[in-house]
Amino acid sequence: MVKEQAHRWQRRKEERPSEIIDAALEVFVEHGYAASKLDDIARKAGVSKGSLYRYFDSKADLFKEMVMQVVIPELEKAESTVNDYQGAIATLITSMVTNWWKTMGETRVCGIPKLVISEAANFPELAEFYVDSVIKRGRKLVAGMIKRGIESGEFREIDPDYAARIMISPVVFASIWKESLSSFDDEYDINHFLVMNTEIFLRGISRNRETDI
Amino acid sequence: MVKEQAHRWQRRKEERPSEIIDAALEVFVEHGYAASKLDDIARKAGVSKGSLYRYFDSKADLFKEMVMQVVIPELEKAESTVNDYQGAIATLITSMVTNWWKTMGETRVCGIPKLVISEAANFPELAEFYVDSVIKRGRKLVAGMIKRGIESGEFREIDPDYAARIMISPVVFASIWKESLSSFDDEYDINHFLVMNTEIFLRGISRNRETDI
Amino acid sequence: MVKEQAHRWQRRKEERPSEIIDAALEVFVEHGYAASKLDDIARKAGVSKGSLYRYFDSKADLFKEMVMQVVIPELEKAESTVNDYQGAIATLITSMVTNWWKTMGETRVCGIPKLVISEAANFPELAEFYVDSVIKRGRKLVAGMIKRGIESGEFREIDPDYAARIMISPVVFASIWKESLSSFDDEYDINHFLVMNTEIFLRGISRNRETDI
Amino acid sequence: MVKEQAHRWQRRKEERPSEIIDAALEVFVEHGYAASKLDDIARKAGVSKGSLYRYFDSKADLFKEMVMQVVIPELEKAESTVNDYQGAIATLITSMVTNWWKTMGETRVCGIPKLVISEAANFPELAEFYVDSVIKRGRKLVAGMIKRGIESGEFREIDPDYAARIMISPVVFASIWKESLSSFDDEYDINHFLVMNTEIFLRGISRNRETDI
DNA sequence: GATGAATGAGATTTCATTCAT
DNA sequence: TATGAATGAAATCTCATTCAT
Repeated sequence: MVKEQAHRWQRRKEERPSEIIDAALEVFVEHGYAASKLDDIARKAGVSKGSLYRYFDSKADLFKEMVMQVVIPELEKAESTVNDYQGAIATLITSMVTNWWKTMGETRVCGIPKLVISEAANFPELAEFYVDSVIKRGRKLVAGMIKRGIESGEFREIDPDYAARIMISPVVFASIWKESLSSFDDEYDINHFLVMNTEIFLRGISRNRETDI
Repeated sequence: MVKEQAHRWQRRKEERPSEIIDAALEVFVEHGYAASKLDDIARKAGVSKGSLYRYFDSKADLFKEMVMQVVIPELEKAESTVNDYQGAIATLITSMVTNWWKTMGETRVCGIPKLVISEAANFPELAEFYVDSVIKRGRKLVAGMIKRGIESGEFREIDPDYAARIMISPVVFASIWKESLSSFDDEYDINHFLVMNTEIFLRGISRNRETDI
Repeated sequence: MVKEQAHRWQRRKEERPSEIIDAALEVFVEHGYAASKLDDIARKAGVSKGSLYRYFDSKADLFKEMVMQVVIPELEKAESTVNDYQGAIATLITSMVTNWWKTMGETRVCGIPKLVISEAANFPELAEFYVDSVIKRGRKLVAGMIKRGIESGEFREIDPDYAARIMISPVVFASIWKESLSSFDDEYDINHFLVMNTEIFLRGISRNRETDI
Repeated sequence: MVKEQAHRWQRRKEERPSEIIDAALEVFVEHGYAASKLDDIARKAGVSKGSLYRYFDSKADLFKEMVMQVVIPELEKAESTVNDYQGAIATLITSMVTNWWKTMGETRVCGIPKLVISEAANFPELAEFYVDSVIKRGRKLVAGMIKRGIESGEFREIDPDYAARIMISPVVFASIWKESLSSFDDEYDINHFLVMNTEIFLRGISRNRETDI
């Protein structure tokens, strides 16, 4: 299904029309990779089907490039927020989670995790890139925050890497859920879910009662 | 010329050869719905392609029936464990999570969540069934456990429904992860992840220090 | 996943390549609907199989559109002949029958009646169209001629609608016969059959001996 | 489509269960050859699909045998009626036509002509049999009647063979019509159609006014 | 550079026919 | 002898990709 073409990520990055990337994001998120038709993407982007091939080698290539173009900037924003921050880590974590949802939760971008997870088996190359460039990098950011919290005495002595995994999973899960089964489930307040989860998590890793929020 | 649509779930359930269900589970979990070929399923089941159609109306039908046949028994097992249990809820929760992973984590069944999430948009009927018959039922079971813990004084006064969502999400996430990106990530001990997560969660909702595990 | 059914006859009529219509006419007339393969039609039209689907939604659609495109012009020709005519009706009838056979009898078009009759049960939509737009319209034309003959005193007072049915049936039957069993039967002169039939019919409905041909 | 097996008509005739023949008649008439499924015929006959093959070599064989078994007795009845008759031929013709319709018009048998005509191209062997054993034999019967009418002075000197074709065609056409497009057309009285047609025909071939009905 | 008609490989689906029970 | 599950060849249909204009 996937024709592997040993090629370099981000090649020809600059020339790529953002209309195509945007259209691809929208269509792929809505239908999944296989059920998305290039016809639809081309129509939504306002170009001809043939034109797609000037910018992308294949449907698979478009898919992979789209994911990368869309996801990297988001990560970079988060990193600079963390690096610039001074103050209690618990507060930072809480504000990041709610901010993240406020911005990401409303865009199509939050469909990316579901997409990547769904297609990982069919796009090992993409999966590898995603894990290396997004997952690990994001987890490292979170683990760093937790380490700062441990060092500052806010948190107990726990493994920061596992703690990061634990903290991240409900957040990612929320985005996956929103893009898949949420519309079939009872309505619930995702923001409340995230806040409550963060609170329980922080209480769970806090050094003592007093530091609890 | 007119396709009959009145379609009852679990129709002809018993007659369905388990070889086909098993093969379908394996192939669908491995490749996703669209990338799975009936040829492969038939070959793996040891029957001809045409034979599939004696038991299933279509590829979509096979997919939906497979999910239901596979997932319901797992849920029923969990329910009877909870109902028969007497003792501290925290202990029950911990043992359930680790047991669940010990059994489910090793079978193909734990690929179902990823599959359903990936295909929800293309199979709204299945998604609806899954949410109603699996998600809500499972969440109710967990919420009931938490309520018992609140009533017995183990846990703080929290919303059991949201707490259930919070508790479930890392567990489901672990299964999704295992079936998608885990092989591209650094190895990590899923069991440790789940135990640690449960411990943090229980500590986070516990009434006081003394009840902590 | 949902097939659009709102289907208007004569949609996209003009764009349809006549090569495909012609090839379809030929193949369908020769083998009947079910035994006609899209492969054969495509090959005969000089296009690929897939190209058929740019112009027609399905085999059934191609069949229906072909019938309509082919049959309407023939009817219109006949109507203008009748409308422009001045003179004895018996003469008009005789000349129309023989002319009709001279032109229609030699083209593939005269296979249409057999085709529509054969497939009526499987294509009720087409059958309805055909009866309304071809049969009734044609019968009305003939009934009008007979009425003119009655009013001018050429013919007896008979029910023009039934008389039209009686006059039409051997002509249509001749075309059906030619396309089906004639090649297994003794050769006979269809033109003579039609002329003799018309003569007997006109004598049978004539007011008096003297007007007989 | 049709596998020719040089084999003798009416082989194993006696053993053939009439339930199968009846079921085949019904299903073939209703859907045409290609759209008829052996499953349906077997179910309607109350036997298993496999059992059909004990009595018939193939679907094509069943089709051909069915036509022959059903059609021959009808013809023989007509022949003995004609042979036994004494009196005016015009009267015989009129009574035969109306009687024929009264009996045939109500059974499934009158679907046979449409069926044979529709499938002639795909079943040349059957077509040949049908023309030789039914059409020609029937036409000869009618031509004989007309000849008797000419000899007795009832009818003009006309070619009896062509006259027979002319007389037969509206009758056969009526049966074809009934089985195909009649349900999409305005209702009309077929018996009246046949009586009126016969009357016009007889008047058209009568020697003089006085012999007219 | 852009277009969109044409391609054809590959997928699902049907069903007459076979054959072990 | 009768059954009906299993077969597999053949058909329709889809859509990523190409290429003449």
